[in-house]
Amino acid sequence: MKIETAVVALAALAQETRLSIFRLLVQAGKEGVAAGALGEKLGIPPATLSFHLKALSHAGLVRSRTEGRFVIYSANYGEMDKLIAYLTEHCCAGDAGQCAPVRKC
Amino acid sequence: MKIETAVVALAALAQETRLSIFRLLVQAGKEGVAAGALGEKLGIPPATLSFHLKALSHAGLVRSRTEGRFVIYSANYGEMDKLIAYLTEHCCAGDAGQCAPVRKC
DNA sequence: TTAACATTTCTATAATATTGGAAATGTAGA
DNA sequence: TCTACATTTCCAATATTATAGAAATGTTAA
Repeated sequence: MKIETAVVALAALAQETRLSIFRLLVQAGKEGVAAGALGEKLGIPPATLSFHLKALSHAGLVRSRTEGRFVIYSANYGEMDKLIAYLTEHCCAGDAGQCAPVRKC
Repeated sequence: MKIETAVVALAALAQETRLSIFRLLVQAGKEGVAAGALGEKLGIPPATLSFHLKALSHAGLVRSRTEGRFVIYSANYGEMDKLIAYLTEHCCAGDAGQCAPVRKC
């Protein structure tokens, strides 16, 4: 992963509204949640929600698909795992005993 | 972990200079690296480096200790792991088969 | 086609973050 | 104490981000 990619992803998560959205989607699983349902659960006005979903999409952390007139968002677990791997890469000065294997979701 | 804590940590990492510093410290291990050595390795002027180290410290992602006239910074692996655990918490809608255990560094 | 609904884009305002030179602070050895 | 060095604080200019109302776009069902 390039550092620019990681910074974009981290910046996307470094905001309370977006972090809430992302965690909700992580917990929701592959099927995902419609934009409107997200806004309702989290109490976010449509324009604001759309702004934040765009940031998360642009960062590659969420995916969207259209179903009828709903747009359904879901977490991109692969990208999350890559980000975590990037953060912890070559950690602990090679003192491997301290590091459990990287998680995979 | 509270969401505010996670946002502060993620914001600290969501900046190229700080992410470089943090990753360098993660890879350096427990002993850490002096501020000056960090600045030299990464080509960052003292004032800028100090500004960013403060953000990382405030976020709890790095620790510092004074040795003589050097200030030595090191990664706080525990806080990093907590952040990762927060991101991945209750993931995949309980479809536990998909999720390896959380890493521990 | 028309009405109802879901979502996004447009827009302006307000708030926050980044940069690095210069000066200040703190420490150690002679 | 004096000097050299390591690091931090101060500061002002510049750039980036968040918010949400209103309007626009796209979709479905009748």
